Amino acid sequence: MHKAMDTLREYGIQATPQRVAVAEFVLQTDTHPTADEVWATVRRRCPTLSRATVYNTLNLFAEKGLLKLQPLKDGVIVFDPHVEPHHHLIDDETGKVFDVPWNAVKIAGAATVEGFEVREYQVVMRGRRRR
Amino acid sequence: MHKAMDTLREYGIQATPQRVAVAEFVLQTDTHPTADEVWATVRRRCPTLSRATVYNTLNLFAEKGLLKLQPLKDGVIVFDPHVEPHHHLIDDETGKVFDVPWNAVKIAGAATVEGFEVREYQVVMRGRRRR
DNA sequence: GTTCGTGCAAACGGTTTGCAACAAT
DNA sequence: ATTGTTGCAAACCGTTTGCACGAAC
Repeated sequence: MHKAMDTLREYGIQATPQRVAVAEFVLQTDTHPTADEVWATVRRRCPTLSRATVYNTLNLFAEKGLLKLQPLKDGVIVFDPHVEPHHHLIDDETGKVFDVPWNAVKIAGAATVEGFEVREYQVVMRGRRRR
Repeated sequence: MHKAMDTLREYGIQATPQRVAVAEFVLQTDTHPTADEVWATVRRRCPTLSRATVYNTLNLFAEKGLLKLQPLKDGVIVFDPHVEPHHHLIDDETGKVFDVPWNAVKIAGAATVEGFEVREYQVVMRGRRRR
């Protein structure tokens, strides 16, 4: 109980009703939502919630390390509560983003590019669902 | 000579002065420019060139396979004339995007994700220049 | 009472679209 | 004559910002 609230406190974020509502949705979803998708969803439970607060809240969460911004889609920012290293697969048809476990792919050489210190890397795959 | 013009014809694109000017820049650059950067650059040589034409032209080029859209940066679309498979490295400090040759990284498993037909994949690396 | 968070609306930046003029076929 | 291309401006969409109100410390 009060899981989202506890998480916020852990990360040094003042727990307001709006932030808790946003956290409750965004920290447990695997849909890689955009800010507007978060707004549309959370608003149903918390109708006074404004767009600005959602954007502020998501950016705050990202700063504090609860979320990661993933530039996976054209011109939009998607948020991912799964902050540990993993890969991504994007469905060409629907645009949906799926997580791929880190150990599903074996990589050699990505951490050592000449002249660079690579901080992180991931494989981005695109394709379509097999039916 | 007339290399850009020939390329456009090869791809079935009517060669107008504006399109040739855009092509001459965007097909030879390795800077992964945004549409506005293309506009700013090409405009110096072709001052009548409008933003709309640049956007239309780049989208046309992408449709026809001369360029690839790469969703590598937050909220912006960057264009890459290097359409063969390769990887990308983004400098954390400057945001600049660099190409990494395909064979610089060895990957196993990215082409075979359960339930998906992977059409393409690439490694996206982030880090900073070593000084 | 000062700080912080919220909601609203306006502003913003990148991109697309509608339309009239124009060039090419 | 028809089709396709351009430039301009307006519209659009996602996101950020300014500001006044209200809540929390």
